[in-house]
Amino acid sequence: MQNSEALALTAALLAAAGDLTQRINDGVVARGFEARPAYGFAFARLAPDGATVTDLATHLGVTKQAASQLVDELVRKGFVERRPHPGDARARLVVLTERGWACTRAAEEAAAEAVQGWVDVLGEREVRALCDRLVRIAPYGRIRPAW
Amino acid sequence: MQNSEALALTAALLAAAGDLTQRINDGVVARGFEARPAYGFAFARLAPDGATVTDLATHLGVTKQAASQLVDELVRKGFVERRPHPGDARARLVVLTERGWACTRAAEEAAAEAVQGWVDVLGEREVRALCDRLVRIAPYGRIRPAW
DNA sequence: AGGATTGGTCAAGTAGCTTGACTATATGGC
DNA sequence: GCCATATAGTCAAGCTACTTGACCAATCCT
Repeated sequence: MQNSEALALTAALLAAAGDLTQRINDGVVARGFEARPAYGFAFARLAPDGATVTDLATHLGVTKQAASQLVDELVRKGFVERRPHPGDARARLVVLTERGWACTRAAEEAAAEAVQGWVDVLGEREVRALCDRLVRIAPYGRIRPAW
Repeated sequence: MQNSEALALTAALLAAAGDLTQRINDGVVARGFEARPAYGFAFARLAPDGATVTDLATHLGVTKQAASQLVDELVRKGFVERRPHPGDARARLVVLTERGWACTRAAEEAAAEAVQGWVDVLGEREVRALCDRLVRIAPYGRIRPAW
């Protein structure tokens, strides 16, 4: 594989990721939520049973201060609330509100819609193969693209 | 394909793109260039024959002011220079200096190195297939992931 | 020729992150 | 049981890379 191809691959990855991210966010906004892309990835971590600020920070690849600010923002908009942590008095458990769940579902719908465009081009099998390979490459990488 | 899978795919794409981007940048820095990830994508546009600030802005998906600031930065670091545009007295052609070319080659090497890690895991055939599919999906999308 | 468009820069404002400093709770060695 | 150390979280300040807005000069269109 030539050197220049590797850069092109990177560019394609970034373009694909950016495109998808923006489509999802547009879809969420179109469904009436005042959101930005980071929300969806935060929700993905918070969804099952909530998480601490530090967990969230690790998941998003930012400092815990930044994660805390994001949580402030989400609280202000009514998507999550901070509760005392059952097993640790220092920590606080951040959990989704009903509105937060609604926004999460909207994000998933929008994501499915955006990916559908790819399925139309490549077919479901190919998209799934793509997905599998990506997961094998970057199983637990930080979400944040960062440049 | 389920809705939640679509979000996971997006996350995997972002993680892969972010991982690759950071590895490339680390590689470039290790080769002695004071660079940030945006440089590589700028160089990709400037490399053949140079480009105007507006071209660059379109390619990177930012305002022309932002692109102009990036060019300022690149000039200050000696990677590019602004020349009068041969066919348009308003425009200026931004071209790579010798140092700029050296940094471009470093970026391509680093990219190849980073992708090699993927080849080791998936095999060359699979990586190439991945690449082809990505290009079919996002042929000329903006580079900038933006969140 | 002259209004509208385009390429570029200057200036100011800002979102979203960072680093640094601090408090409160928890943990582990002795 | 105590103290040193580590961890969860917040507050405050600073900074980077972007944005919007205003503007000038050259070009295009009719």
